[in-house]
Amino acid sequence: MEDLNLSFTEENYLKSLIHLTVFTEDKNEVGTNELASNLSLKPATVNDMLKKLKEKDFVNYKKYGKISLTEKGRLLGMNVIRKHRLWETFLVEKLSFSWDEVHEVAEQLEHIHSSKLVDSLDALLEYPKYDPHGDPIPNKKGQVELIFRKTLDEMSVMSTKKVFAVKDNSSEFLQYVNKLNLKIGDEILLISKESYDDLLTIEIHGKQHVVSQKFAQNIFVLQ
Amino acid sequence: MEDLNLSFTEENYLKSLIHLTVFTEDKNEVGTNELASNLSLKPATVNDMLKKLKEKDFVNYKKYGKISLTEKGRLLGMNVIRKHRLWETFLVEKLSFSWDEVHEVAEQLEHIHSSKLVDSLDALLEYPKYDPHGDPIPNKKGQVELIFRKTLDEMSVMSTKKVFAVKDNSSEFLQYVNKLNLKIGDEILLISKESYDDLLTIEIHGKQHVVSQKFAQNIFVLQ
DNA sequence: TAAAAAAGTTAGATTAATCTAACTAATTTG
DNA sequence: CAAATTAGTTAGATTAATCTAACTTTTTTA
Repeated sequence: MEDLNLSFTEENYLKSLIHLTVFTEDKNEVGTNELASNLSLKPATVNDMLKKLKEKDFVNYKKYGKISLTEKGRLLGMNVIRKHRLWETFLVEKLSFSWDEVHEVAEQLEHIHSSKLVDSLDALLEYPKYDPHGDPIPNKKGQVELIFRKTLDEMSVMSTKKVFAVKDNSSEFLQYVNKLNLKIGDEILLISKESYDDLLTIEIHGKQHVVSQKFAQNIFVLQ
Repeated sequence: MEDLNLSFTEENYLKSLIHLTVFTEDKNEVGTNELASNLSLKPATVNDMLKKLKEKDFVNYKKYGKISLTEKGRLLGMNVIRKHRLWETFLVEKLSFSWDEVHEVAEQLEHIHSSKLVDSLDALLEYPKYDPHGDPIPNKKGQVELIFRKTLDEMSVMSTKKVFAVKDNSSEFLQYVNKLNLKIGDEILLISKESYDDLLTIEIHGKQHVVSQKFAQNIFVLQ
């Protein structure tokens, strides 16, 4: 029986790989540079680690080739994400944290090794399906509902999409959303994008508004 | 503003030092060897680390001298113990862990850095004063009720002490305690200790019993 | 109090995770 | 398709935390 308790570092690599492959549409593999930039590390560092991860059969990889997760790596990575999202839910539901406070702490808590703890947390929270950001929580088997969402600022000009969720939960942001009379399920038409200062002109309920990129990045729309 | 987020390792040194000095009667300092053995490390390793801890003003120490905590070190170490005991309480109270399951997980959770998390946990648990083992939980200022307890096997022969708490919470142990008709507050007289096989003869309510060292180590008596 | 034992220190090595700088391979483009 | 650019790799160094082996200082004891 090998020790399946990975290091924080290894777990972070697997988590990044899940985000870059499983949670990214039409992409099952990724390059060294992209992985490095996602982890805020240098490609050389990632290159070294990939050899170790390959040795442990967590990734498929060969020299100058693309990187993908093995079934084992996928399962372990998914479990880290499961823990992250359960902890975020716990922090919001039970300890009244707000959206912008949970991430940093969940980044730490996701590395606690105890399957009993995860299962009990899941039970305490009454088996939540989604975390406070609306992201689906993987089950014990590493299965997860795949939702590919765009943010408002990723929409193409003159297209219309339905608002699915909001990312930011700060009261300022929510008040702003309110002022625009915008609700989940409403349709947004992106009229134009100003490349100079990244301002966007949108239409909601037949009314035009100019919003910032920062705002647009916090509105999720259905694909 | 320096970064007050210590490494796991540093926090474990400070925690050990609290146990060996603050929580140990008539002892305010400790030697390299004893600290090393408490941490399951080699003296050479501890010697190196002491230089770093001294550099950061967490310990008072000079070559060939004894080690003690500075006020800063005491506060930081006490906070780790506060977190450990709050998490243990959480695991038992909210996630129905049993006594023998909490320690290992709390050893991990105690290193999560977030004062908001600790405070919220404290509130969720309704500001507990004692953890599931009956150990006092330090407050935010690092203040703690000092309780010096002996276990039954540390008593001297022919002395009588009051039972203060039990350590083990396994159902086997508790059933055994029940069978002896022993309750918190009862008096125990230690009649004899057999050095060959470490069996103890005790008297409870005028009735004699022979118990194992394992059992005796799980009964706390008042000093 | 001198020899022995215990306690503590130093030097040099190891491992995991990171970096920079220099290199090589693959891809894109004029 | 050759040159330029981008992507990926290697070598060598660094840091934190650990070790073993050899050494020194302090304490105990006969």
